[in-house]
Amino acid sequence: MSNKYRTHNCNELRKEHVDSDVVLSGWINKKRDHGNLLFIDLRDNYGITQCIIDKENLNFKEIEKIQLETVIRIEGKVVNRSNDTINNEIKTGEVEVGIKNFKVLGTCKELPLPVFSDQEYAEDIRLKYRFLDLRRKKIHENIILRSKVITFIRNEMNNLGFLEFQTPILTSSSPEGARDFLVPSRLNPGKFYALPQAPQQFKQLIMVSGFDKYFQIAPCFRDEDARSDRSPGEFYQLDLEMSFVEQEDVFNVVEKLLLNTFKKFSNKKILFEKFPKITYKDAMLKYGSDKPDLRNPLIINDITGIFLRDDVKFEIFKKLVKSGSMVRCILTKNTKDKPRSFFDNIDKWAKEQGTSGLAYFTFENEKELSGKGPVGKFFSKESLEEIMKLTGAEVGDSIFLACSKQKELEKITSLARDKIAQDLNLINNDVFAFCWIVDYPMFEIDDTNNKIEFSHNPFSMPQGNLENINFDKPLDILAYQYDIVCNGVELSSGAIRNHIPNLMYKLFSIAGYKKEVVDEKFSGMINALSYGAPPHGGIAPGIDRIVMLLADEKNIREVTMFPMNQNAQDLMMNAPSEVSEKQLKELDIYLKTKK
RNA sequence: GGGGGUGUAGCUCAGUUGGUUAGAGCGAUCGCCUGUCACGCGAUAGGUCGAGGGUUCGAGUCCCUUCACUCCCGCCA
Repeated sequence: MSNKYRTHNCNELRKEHVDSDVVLSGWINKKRDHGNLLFIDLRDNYGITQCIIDKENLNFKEIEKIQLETVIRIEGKVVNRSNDTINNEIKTGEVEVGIKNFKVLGTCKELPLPVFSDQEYAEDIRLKYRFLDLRRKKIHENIILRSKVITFIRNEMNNLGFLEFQTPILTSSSPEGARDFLVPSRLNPGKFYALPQAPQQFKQLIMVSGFDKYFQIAPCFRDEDARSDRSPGEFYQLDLEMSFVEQEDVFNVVEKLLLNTFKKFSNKKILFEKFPKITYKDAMLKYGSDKPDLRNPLIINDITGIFLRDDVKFEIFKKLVKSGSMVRCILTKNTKDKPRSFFDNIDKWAKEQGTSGLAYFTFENEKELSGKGPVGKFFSKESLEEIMKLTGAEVGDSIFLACSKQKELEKITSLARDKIAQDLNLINNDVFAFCWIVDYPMFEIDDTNNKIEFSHNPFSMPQGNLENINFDKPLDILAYQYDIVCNGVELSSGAIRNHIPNLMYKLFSIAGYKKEVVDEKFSGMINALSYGAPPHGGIAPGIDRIVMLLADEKNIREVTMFPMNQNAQDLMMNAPSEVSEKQLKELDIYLKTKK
């Protein structure tokens, strides 16, 4: 490509171009002004080319004064660099362009943040001037990576026989799940559309419509609070759904897709080529979480039984256990020589998390087996042997103990598992550890009001032979519901769907929804399922999180082009914003709070 | 809604026990410099110490209130 702005881009010129006349356009990345000799690093999307001019040139005085990040067009001749001035850091480093003529194409004011710098900047400035921030090397490359990953995934899905369809953005509000973003309808005063939290019902309807395999890089909207791995407002999923499949069929497709993607875009080793399957129940016990980081070798054990023994004198825990608490522990290998401060810091940290802290001791065998540390003396030799049997502990290992009710216990042991592994430097950052979490319960109980609720997706198929499901014990019903986790990040969530209307009504009734309510709120779905619905299932991996892992970033905004801040504001575009009285009137909306 | 962290020059930060006129690097402006690639050297400008209140002879520093950003909990079927 050659036009009035450029004959080459800023990453193209090599030795073979020496002596040719070229035109380059780009941003002034950096100037090095020697007074009578000036170097300009010209940058575009593709790379950097060093351009040079000296005082013999009539343009010298003028070009010397130009601000960094000004866009200029340069005419010049490609010249060789002498051996001692070759720059191997850049692709064009063997040559440079001797400037003959130049023109300013876009002027630049004094910069609110430097583009040429690896420093980190306050988030609000970066977001307000995102167009400048995006010029910076690391994030520029992240966004390009994101584009390439999406293209790759799209190709893979096409090759696997999936068809890409768009689904509506303006749809109806649904009672389950996250808060909806609402859009008022002008033509239907008093009524609202909702932005889709995910194309869940639509993708099932696509299956009912007979399309067999669907995918979409789908925008999803949820009005919930942000986290470092969770954008407020909107994010993207690789939404996919397949007809006439069992759970394993979905697993095979997604495992292959993720393996191919992660191998192509990262050099990190994949720890398990065949993703291990962990039941939800096991995950909550062994890792305290349904998104365990399997790079972390620490395992949680339940040793509640120990505290029923008469030869254990740890009265605080024993009393709590009698009133229904449990005791779980984390074992650290060969930590007998760690300083007291190591243990106390972890206990202190646990207290800062709002818990009663972590007790600990080390297994010792001086004269005979004993527990060393503040609570070690409470355990008899026999009880220590029993603990060693239960946990696989050996002399020289230490053990951290937490005692609490189940939910709180899971939370603190999960956090402690991460914290201890970090302190002991046990996590290998050069690997990806995938796993499936399977056998989610269909329902869970809400502590605050003792109400039975869907634990994940109300459209999931319960496990077991339909005649044998015991609906009287809803908390025991498992679902064909699964998650993929990688390095402790929840990557996707999916299920084999319930395509049987009567079973759907039954499950909704357990969660407290009458048939009429289901008919009204899920009319499209439930109606469609009554007209010959195929068995089907799918999953929806989060695109942003996949790219975040591939780019080795800890924050999702580093792989999002124009993210909102934590308060769901776009500081560059000033969204959300107030609207005119006229707009509100047309929508039949009256604001309660007025200035 | 709750908890933690941060807030000092355009940017990144330092600022001791409360004590004189609040500093550095980068950037900006001006000058010198013909082989740099984080060029070098010299000078100048640039501050509501997030905001408000309080304690004190004296507050960037201590106390209270508040705001912004961020991390976490809740929330995210």
